[in-house]
Amino acid sequence: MKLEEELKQTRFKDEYQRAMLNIIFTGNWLEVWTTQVLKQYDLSSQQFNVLRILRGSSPRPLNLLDIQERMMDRMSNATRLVEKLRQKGLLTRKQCDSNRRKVEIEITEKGQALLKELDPVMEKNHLELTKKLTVAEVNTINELLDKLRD
Amino acid sequence: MKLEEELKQTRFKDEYQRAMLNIIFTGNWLEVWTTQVLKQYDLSSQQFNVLRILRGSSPRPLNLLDIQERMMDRMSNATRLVEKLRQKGLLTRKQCDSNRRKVEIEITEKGQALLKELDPVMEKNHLELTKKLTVAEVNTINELLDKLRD
DNA sequence: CCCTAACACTTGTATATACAATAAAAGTAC
DNA sequence: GTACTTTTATTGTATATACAAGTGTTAGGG
Repeated sequence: MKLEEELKQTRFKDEYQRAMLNIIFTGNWLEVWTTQVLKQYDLSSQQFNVLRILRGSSPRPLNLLDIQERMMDRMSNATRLVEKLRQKGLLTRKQCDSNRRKVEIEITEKGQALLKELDPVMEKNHLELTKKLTVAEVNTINELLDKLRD
Repeated sequence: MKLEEELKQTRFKDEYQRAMLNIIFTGNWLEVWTTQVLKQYDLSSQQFNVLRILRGSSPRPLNLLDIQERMMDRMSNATRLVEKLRQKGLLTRKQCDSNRRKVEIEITEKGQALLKELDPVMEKNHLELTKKLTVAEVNTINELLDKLRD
């Protein structure tokens, strides 16, 4: 849907401003979708993100800074985010022996299982996307966004 | 910068997943920039957004639902957001005569002046963008994102 | 007119987030 | 070893946000 309709706006200053708002809006739009889906699993999108990061590095554990670097939002609540997931038994954390400032954070079996359950659910959204855009088109998006952040 | 570098990720499942994350990440990235700039003016990006919406419709006042529809995030804190701006004297609100459930919200002179002060600051970011992407390229982004949200 | 439903907004509450201050461990220089 | 700096994580606090429940207003039957 055209951004003008989404935001009930008749016009934007120019295509650059339109693009800025379009990217922010679409990003939000995608995140809202994810958040909705994850709610049924009692996960926030950030928590999900952390779990996926840990799966990605598994079986190698990560420390908090590693996680923060890989996160979508880099705020300083990684400690509490991880603690939440630990309470749910989705990951473990222990002090690092070689450097006791660090913690070693690892996804658990239960965490792995939850992600496995979520994979097909997320896949469904992915299929929606496939219907709307060709591979060539998503490649273009990726390329242009990377360029934009240069 | 490539998304892989930004997120210290070696690879993504496919280009579709990469695009999803790329859009969310870039949207965040743009918003963080805006937030930083606005902080000096003691405004959140949502507050700024509301002010711009009001300027857009000025001199016609808007009610809360109108604003909510035009906002980037559609949560239910429009009341408090508007109240914050009112306390700063950037907008006025009064009960609507014809339908007393509604409120008429209007940007003030002070609000207009603040936006005018911010215009060139935001313009600077806009110029950065111009250096990185051609008009044709931003048009492509706009077109593809609109298509994605269909 | 009375009853109910829909509407427009507000408020309460629990949670999330940003940012700064703090703490503890490790590294470095003397 | 002591003083200083840097690294890594935690905590405090103020603010923001989501969601649900509540309030007052209007509209539509019967």
